[in-house]
Amino acid sequence: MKWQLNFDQSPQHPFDLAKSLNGTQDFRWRKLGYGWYSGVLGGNPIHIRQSDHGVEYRAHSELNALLSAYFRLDDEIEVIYACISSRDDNVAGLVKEYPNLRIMRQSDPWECMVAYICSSNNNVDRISKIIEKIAGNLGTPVELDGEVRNTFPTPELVLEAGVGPLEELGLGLGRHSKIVDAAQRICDGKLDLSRLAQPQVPYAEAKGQLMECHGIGPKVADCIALFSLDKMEAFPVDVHVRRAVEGYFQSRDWPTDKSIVKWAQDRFGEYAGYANQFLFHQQFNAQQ
DNA sequence: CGCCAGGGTAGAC
DNA sequence: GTCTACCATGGC
Repeated sequence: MKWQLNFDQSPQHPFDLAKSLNGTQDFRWRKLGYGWYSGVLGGNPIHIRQSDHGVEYRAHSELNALLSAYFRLDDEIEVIYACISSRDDNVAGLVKEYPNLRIMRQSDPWECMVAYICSSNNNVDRISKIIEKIAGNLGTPVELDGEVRNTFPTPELVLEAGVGPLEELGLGLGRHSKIVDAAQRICDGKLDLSRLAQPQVPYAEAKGQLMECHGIGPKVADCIALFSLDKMEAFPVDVHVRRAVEGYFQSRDWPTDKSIVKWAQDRFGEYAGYANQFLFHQQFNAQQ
């Protein structure tokens, strides 16, 4: 079945699906051709494509609410862009250069968590392959228009299966045990991701809770907080973002990652994460 | 063969 | 607190 989700677009910042998905935050989108992308959202297989006033999509049921949340249509994007632009000329230029760049609000923080645990010392292409491998082995097959994808397994399923199946996938760097450890913490109730996603839970608390997991340091915690827990002041510092902000510092005093996070949050305020996306996007594209 | 890929940890000082 | 070696794997 086919549906349509219309966006209340502003003329300055029309929505661009290709730029927004771009394969850099949510590792599960697959390019199909003719502008179509295949994904699995909240357990639903979905095919999605840009249309004149938003996106059109094929799915087994109507998913407008899910997609609105995913694309953050509740954000006042003009206010956010104006905010980070007013605080930094460089970022203001990037907002003009990439007028369609947005952050997705991933619907499954657990899947996001696993993906970024797997991101360390790894590249985007292989991270997606790892996530697909895990879904293919422990998830449930779902079909749409002849294409079969797999849902991402719940923490309970991963824990039940144990390290064995994950170890056989050859994820590298002990990722299998880190994933099972995380599943354990969630099933024990030590880590409550849906609670951390609530607006009244502050960024610092969410980050701290995430970092108690083995294999989650400051950078990965910031990615999870920004992309799936709605903490917009999170500022993940990886090699690309570091390169992007190096020019702001004197060459003599090399900043630590921690000092970059503080600097960014002081500079950009509550939407530091959006500024981060622009800086990352520019740097990531420049190297291609 | 070497190098890099959206880092984190443990151990050293 | 900061610095370092090391961690497995695949793509080029």
